[in-house]
Amino acid sequence: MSLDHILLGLLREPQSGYELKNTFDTVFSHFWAAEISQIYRQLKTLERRGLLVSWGEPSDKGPPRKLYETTAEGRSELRDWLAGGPLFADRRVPYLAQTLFLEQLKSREESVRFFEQLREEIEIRLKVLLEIDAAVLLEQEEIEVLEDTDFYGQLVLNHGIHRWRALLAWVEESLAILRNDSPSSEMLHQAGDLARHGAPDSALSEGQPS
Amino acid sequence: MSLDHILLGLLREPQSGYELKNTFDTVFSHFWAAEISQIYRQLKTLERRGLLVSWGEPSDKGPPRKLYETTAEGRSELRDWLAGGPLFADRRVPYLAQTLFLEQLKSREESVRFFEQLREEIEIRLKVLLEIDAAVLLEQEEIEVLEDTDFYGQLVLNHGIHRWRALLAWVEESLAILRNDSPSSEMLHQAGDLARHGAPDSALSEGQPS
DNA sequence: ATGGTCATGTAAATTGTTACATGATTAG
DNA sequence: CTAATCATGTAACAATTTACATGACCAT
Repeated sequence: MSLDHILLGLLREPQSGYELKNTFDTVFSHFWAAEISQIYRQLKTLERRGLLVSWGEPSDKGPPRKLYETTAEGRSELRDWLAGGPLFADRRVPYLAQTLFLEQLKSREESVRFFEQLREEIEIRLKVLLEIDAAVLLEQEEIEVLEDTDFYGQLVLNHGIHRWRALLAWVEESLAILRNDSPSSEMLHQAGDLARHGAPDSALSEGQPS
Repeated sequence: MSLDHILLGLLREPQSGYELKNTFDTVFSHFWAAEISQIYRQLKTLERRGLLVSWGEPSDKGPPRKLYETTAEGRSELRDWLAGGPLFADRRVPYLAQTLFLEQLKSREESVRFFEQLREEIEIRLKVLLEIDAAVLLEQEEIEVLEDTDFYGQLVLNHGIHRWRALLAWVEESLAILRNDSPSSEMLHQAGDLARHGAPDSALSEGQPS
């Protein structure tokens, strides 16, 4: 399971379950979600398997914290996971299933609205990443060589920017086709060509209003 | 749950659980996975809830088939799902978590290998979609106006092409940076700019060999 | 005192995966 | 007769989500 390995990776530095939850809600939120209850349970399982150790520590506010840290076996398990090569598990994309069934609404307008909502969502996500990117750029303005941690973090950030830009391009393209009602196969494949060879510039997007 | 709604969408035409499984393994395989055992279970639940009806029918080969079809309530449920706007649920991307922890391997070579494996996987996926696209194009060569079903299917196909191309671009970019060892923040942000404004042409990809 | 954040967890329900069981019909 | 495909499902387990329970400490 990937969550286990993520916990092993994060717990190179001792942390509590509560802190881990914050990490998931901030840095990891763009590519991994985890509930606090699941984190607590998984931490216990990993400790039982000897991949983590834990100890209590008093807290400034609230009840005592319980810190976890990766053991040697845990680190070895993590290495195996990474050495096993990249894992794809994002085999469930609801909005694509919805797109396929849009036809059953029998209303071109509702389909257009669907894609407009999609565009809004994507724009928000892209904007968030671009802001983080800008902030990181400011922070690092004077630094010459990056810490490895930051370096891979920047790669992940770049991934998100690529991803949402591509999705946005797809939505714009789809909207342009949708608005030009009674679409012909010619139009679709014109669009397909853009996907295949890359747009010279956004010739299709924002064409004619509905 | 999305699987429920996908079943409701597919069962506008009566089908058996076995047939549905084939649909998931072929057309849906690029964005949705479902096990046959789960399909059978969910069909029962949906029938119990009155969103589907079923009846037996003799089969040419093997045991009798059990066909399901969406009821009026089922169709209404589907409409609500679509009207609720696009759903994002792909919040688990293992290879990005792995990328963040690559730093712990402390071996630039292993990181490069990781990205090369990633590239191979992506190239396979992209190739498959391009082949489907080419086949669809051939099939539709003489047809003027598309059926709505095929139309939305083509949009979903375009999505995949956009998606994998963008991911491939990210991998190439990351590889170029990785191979240029001891990366500076300057290099990373050069790459970031490409992501932000779009590459003029693949100036970065396939730079210097390892 | 009321609500927010800190901090721990358990329990139940749902969803997803893997393994197993059964039996008919057809092609080699 | 053997394997593949057709076709149904159950059982057990694993992963995830949602709801609930508890209590300290801090600011208004």
